[in-house]
Amino acid sequence: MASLGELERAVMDLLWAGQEAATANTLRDLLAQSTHPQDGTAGHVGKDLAVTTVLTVLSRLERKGLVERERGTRPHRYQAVSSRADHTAELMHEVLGSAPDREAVLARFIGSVTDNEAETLRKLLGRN
Amino acid sequence: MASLGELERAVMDLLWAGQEAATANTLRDLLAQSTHPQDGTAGHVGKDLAVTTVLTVLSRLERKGLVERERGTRPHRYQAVSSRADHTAELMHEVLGSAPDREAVLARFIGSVTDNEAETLRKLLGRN
DNA sequence: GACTTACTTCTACGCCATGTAGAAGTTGCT
DNA sequence: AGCAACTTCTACATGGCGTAGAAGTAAGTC
Repeated sequence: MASLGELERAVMDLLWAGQEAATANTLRDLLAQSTHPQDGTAGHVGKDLAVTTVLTVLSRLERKGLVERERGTRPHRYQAVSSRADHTAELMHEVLGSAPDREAVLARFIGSVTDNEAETLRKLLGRN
Repeated sequence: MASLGELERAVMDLLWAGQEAATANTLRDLLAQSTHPQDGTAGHVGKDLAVTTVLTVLSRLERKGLVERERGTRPHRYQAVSSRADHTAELMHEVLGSAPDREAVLARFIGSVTDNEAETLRKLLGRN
């Protein structure tokens, strides 16, 4: 169960970007202002959502194990369970894992990686 | 647009497994017999589907660009556009691509790869 | 302690992907 | 022309996701 919806992803991006736990209201405001800089749609202004909408999404993300909430504080505070890098890497493993021919997949994968990234990978793997 | 449904995946698995293009009827029969060996559910016997069901799925897979059909022959023959390894590798790139911190992701990714696979990767990358 | 206010949970609805398949249309053979 | 095989159209159920109002709960105020 990997994929996220558009809004779910937007929320996760905010949680991943900010280092602190955030409240639903904060997130709502951020969503309203944010201009989604990383997607191609420059100038795409975030929508004005109801707080309950954000809360619903957060609940679903919690159910999926992507988000944790502190129930102690009065406005509950939400934070991502793992970093975006961790999560993405996990996703990649998920995708890879469903293949019986892992080696072949890896071959294709690194075959279409940029030179820079290949270099990075070499460093990360240690020169043996 | 990456994810496949369960039946869609089953069909793709058959198309990827067989080297020849297959007809909807063939696939229907294979789906009925197959015991889905790769998923954990041992003994899970495939379902008896209507041919139209298989055709619908094939059409959708065609629309997604995963499947090609020969319209010339009378029972159309279907085949996967790319190999499973290619497709999976592409998926991995898709997942990776949506991240602004690709290097970090790669670090986490190879951090949780088996020793064997790390070895494979080293070989594939060449020691530069 | 009742009231108000902020916050959370419940319930709900529309949309779209997917599984599933019958009905209707098409093509080729006899 | 008529039948049989095959394809396309249409359709319905289910479930995830975006979206949010209604209802419930807690916390501070008078």
